[in-house]
Amino acid sequence: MSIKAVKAARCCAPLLRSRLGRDDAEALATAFKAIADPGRLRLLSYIAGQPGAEACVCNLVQPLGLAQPTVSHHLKVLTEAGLLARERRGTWMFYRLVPERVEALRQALALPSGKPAAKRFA
Amino acid sequence: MSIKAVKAARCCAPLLRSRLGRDDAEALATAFKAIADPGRLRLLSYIAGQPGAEACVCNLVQPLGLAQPTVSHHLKVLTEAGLLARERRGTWMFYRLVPERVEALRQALALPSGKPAAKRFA
DNA sequence: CTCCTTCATCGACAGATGTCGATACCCTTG
DNA sequence: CAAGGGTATCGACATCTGTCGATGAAGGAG
Repeated sequence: MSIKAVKAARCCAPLLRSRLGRDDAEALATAFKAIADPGRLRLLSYIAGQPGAEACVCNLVQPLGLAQPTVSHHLKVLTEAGLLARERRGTWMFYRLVPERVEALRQALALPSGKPAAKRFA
Repeated sequence: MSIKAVKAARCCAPLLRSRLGRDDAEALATAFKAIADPGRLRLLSYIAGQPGAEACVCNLVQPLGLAQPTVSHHLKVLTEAGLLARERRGTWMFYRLVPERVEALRQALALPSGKPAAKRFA
């Protein structure tokens, strides 16, 4: 018994600091699922490497080597995860990296002590 | 055409620094898939919170609220991903967090500039 | 050796996920 | 309005994944 149902809202509870509740775990898992795909990782990587950390869909389909609907699907998943932001620019659709979100996910993996080596004396 | 087939070996190529190749993306995705599950996140969280960052399986099944075979399965996935290390101790099996691996995954999400706001002058 | 406890593996199943062709939507251009 | 290019949605499919009951393997107690 424990009142762990304190809602977390955002995705990024401190994974390794406090015991993760069911809801927090669910939210965090959803966020990590978004980046747990080769195609989506390459999309993020490619977009991050562009000037302004943004790219047009038309410039993403070919390098990825996936069909256009598939790329569109992955972009949607990343956008819904808050990792990308959409913006229409005339005929084209641009996707921009949301660094804050990436950073938030990164922070979720921060270790308790901050040091790579676990201290053990207990 | 591009000679991107430079093998990456470990899991953690710099996602957001250079354009991710197919193999690197595959490896990174596999690593993130390992933590992209609520049950496994809670396992990591719980183990990290124990003294010495280790725990016996017998102490993990009940808090997780999953069947023992399911917990065993998740522990296997995490171990194969290098995030946990097994050690038999008499009758019991202990799983210990591997902080270096967690840190490596964390680093893969490091932003190019290090600052949350993407700098753009390219 | 036999029984019991602890954990891993196996087999099966439902549900989620990645993929793509076909098609619909939106915007610009003429 | 009509035509065309760029992108999202839909429908279908094969595959992967999480889950659990049943069973097997490993070790300690008697």
